[in-house]
Formats: sequence, structure tokens, C-alpha cells
Amino acid sequence: MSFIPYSHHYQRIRDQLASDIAQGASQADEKLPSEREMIERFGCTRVTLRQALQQLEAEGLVYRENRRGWFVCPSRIRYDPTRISGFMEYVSAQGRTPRTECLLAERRPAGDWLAQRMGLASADEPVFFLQRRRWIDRRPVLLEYNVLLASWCPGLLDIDLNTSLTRVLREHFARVQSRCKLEMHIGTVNEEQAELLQLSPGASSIHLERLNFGEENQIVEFDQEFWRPDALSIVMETRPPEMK
Amino acid sequence: MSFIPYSHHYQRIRDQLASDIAQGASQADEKLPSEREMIERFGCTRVTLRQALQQLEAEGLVYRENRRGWFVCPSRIRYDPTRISGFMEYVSAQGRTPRTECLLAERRPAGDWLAQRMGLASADEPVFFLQRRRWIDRRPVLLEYNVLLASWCPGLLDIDLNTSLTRVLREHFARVQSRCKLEMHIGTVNEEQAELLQLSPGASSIHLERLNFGEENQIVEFDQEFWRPDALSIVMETRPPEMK
DNA sequence: AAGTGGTCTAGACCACTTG
DNA sequence: AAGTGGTCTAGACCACTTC
Repeated sequence: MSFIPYSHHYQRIRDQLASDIAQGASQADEKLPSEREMIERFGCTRVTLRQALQQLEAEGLVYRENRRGWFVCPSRIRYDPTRISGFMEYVSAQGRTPRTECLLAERRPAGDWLAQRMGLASADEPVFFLQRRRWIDRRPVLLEYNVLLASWCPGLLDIDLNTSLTRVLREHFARVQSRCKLEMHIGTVNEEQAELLQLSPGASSIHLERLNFGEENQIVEFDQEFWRPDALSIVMETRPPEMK
Repeated sequence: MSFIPYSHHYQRIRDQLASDIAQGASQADEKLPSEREMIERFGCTRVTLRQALQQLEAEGLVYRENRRGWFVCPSRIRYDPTRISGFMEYVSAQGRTPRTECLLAERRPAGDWLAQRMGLASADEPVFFLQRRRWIDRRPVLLEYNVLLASWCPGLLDIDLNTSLTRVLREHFARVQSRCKLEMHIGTVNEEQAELLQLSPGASSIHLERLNFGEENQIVEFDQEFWRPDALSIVMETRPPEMK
């Protein structure tokens, strides 16, 4: 008898589910059978099955909706966070259906934390605060918080924001951003964010922060983005730093 | 009696461990007590304790070394993948101790896959293939695979590569790279990679691919990097695209 | 109302690391 | 040799979604 390399039960289950998906037995965004159906098929306990599913989740092959079940991941969206082009544009360009939902839009004083982050002279400086949720096809993939200097785009709140902010700024205010500073890392979502993204509490996410600069090289916007980690592939091209 | 919001047992355990860490009861890279000690302290089963630890792992507060136990995460290294400056430089600059270990360095034909990826005329084009492991303080955090056009830096293999590749190219070959194309996403490591990074099999990682261009804007190098996801914060600054 | 996923218990065995 | 973490079983209850 030939030697068969040892592999754990959950690994074999993972492999079977992965090959089901690869062979197209399940389509993108399609729901997998219930856990109790799957443990019958694989002859294991739920603990073991869930270990296999969590592995596939980390690989970006399946995703979970809180208490709703497991689904097959669609392919990733390619996203260049250094480009000014908006979500609506690049998702459409990749043959998918984007949707933007404005959850909150208000004027408020910046406050200490933001004033420091944005280099404002006063914590009373008025800003617009937006919270938006963005979808690709059937799935919410991104929670976005925008903070804009109110003096830079007065009257922003009178405009429909369930769309591309880039375009609104360009068309209503003739505003274009020049450069930005980015920071990103892997983290988790809090309870509120989990609910909005239909994630299980404590699920992991890609956290992205951006400081945007305006025409005179002043800070005009501060963004935070929380992405479902399986939803995107981050791409960018650089040019060499210019000599001074 | 006031209403106390419901929270799960594993969440309370998470909170206690998190506050232990925040208060400095455990230092960076210090080992936590064994799981069996902790379940005694918390009065739960190992399943529940491990759920709490996996949550903290996703947050980047603790990390795991396969079969060795759980450790407290040190702070993240800030890394700009668009900069040419090397690992050794920016890790030192942040007050940490970097180490580079060259695991493999050989000359070989590019092969079909790489030839296409790098836009080479022939699959026989010779390249140097390097595999290096990089450490921060006591911990391996990065697995790096470099493929360099042999004609661009002949004799590279005669040089000590347990150091900064950037500096070797600059000092021995007077080579500087101009721009690059980046792609990154969240994924998992395979078995070999897990072992080299002392990760549990199937652990998640940040996967980064880079195509580097030389002086005449030709592709001269293709890299892949696999990072422990808790080890870094990716930062970058952009300039606006130039008008044509 | 039925079924689902999320949480949890109380054990067990094994391969591997540590002393 | 002892102890550790990784894997796994066979259940259970509950909150929530779906029908």
C-alpha cells in the first residue's frame, strides 16, 4: 500500500468544497447547503465543518452572512486607492453592479481628534460628515466615512449623495483633489459595522484611511474605509519620486 | 436592576485579555499562559477560549506560533511598498531589529509563467530566483520571492544576499529601479510558507506582488511577498498623475 | 413553526515542543 | 517524560431568519 500523506479531516472537507466551487457546482453569491446538511454529507461534527469553512473564508473562496449562511465568493474587484476615480466607475467598468447608499450626512464641528488629524486651526471648524454603504451586486462590501471641510464645498448636503462623491465635487464645485496620504492595515469591524456589512461580529476587514489634499495642497478631506477582505484586490502603479 | 447588554462568554474573555495587554501586564512578543491555565482562570472550555484568542488574533493583538503558543503582538511596522528603500532600512529606522535570511538563490530559465508575467521574449531567458525570509526582532514576518533578469545584474549570486537587495543593486551594479506596479490582497499561506513563518497551516496573510521597472522602463524584477498580517501597516503618499 | 447559524460544554487522542 | 497546542466527537441551548 502506498503511503498517503496525512491530512486532517477538515482539510479534506475544505478540498472537496473548494473543488465543488472550482468546478462551478456553485455559482458566485450562491448559498451553500445548511451546515446540518453538510455535516451529513461529510460525516463530521459541526465544529470540524466550520473549521473547514473558516479556512475557505480566509482564502476568500466563501463568505458568511451573519446567521444567514455561507455563500460562494465572486471574483475580486480591482481597486486603486490612489486614483481619484470613484467606486461607481471602477465597479461598473469591471462588469459588476455598484450601489451607494448614504446612511448619514450632517454638518458638525470637527472636534479635537479630527482637527488634529486634518491639521485644522480650530476644533470648531465645520465639516460635513458622511457615512455611506456601498454594494457590489447583491452584497454590501464597503463602509465609508467621509469628512470634508465645509468651507471647501459649501452646500454639499443639498445634493444627492447616493452616487459618486468624486463626480459631485467635480460637477457642482469644480473641485479636484491633487494628492493623498494612505494608510491601511488588517483589523476587525465593530458591532455596528458588522451589522451594516452583514458580517459576523468581530469579522476581519481591510481598514483604509486617506487624507486628501486640495488645489493649494491643503487637507480638504479625511476618509476611512472598511472593506470585506475577500471583495478586493488592491492595485496601483507608481512613478519615481521627482528629484528636488 | 439596570439592563446589562448581552455579551457572549468569549467576548468577555477577549475583553479581559485585551485589557491585560493594554495595561502592559504582558509585553510585546511575550508568551501568554498555556491554554489549560487560561481555561482554569476563565472557567470555560478550550473551544470558547480559542474563539476569544482567534478574535484577538484577527484584531492583531496576539499572534500564534504553530504548536508553540500565543504571544502578544508588538506594534506594526509602517511600510511603503512603493518606495525603493529596503526592509533593513525602514525597520531599523523604526527602532526594531531587522534580519534577512537568504533561503535560496539560483539561476534558472524563466519558464512560461514568468516569461509571460514579465513580458520576456523567451521562456529560456535566464533569471535569478531568490527566496528570503525576513525577521523583525524575534519573529519571522515576511517571506519574499524575487525574480531578477540575469542580464540586468550578472554575477548577483556571488554576492552576500543576507542583506538589502536594494543596496546590492545600487552599489555593485549601479542599478536603480524607476517605477513599479503593485497588486495585493488577503489570502492564506500554503504548508511550506506556514512552516517558514511559524504560522499554523492555512493562516491568513497579506499577499503582495510587484513588477519593477528599470532605467529604460523595461521590466527587470518580479517579486512576491507574504506578510504576517498583524506585522504591518501599509502607508503611502501619492502625487497627482501628470497631464499628457 | 421550523430550521438555521452562533455559542458552549465536557470530554478525547495525537503530534509536537519543551525541559 | 510531561505538557502543549491542534484536531475532533457528540451532544446542547438560544436568538434569529425564513417560511
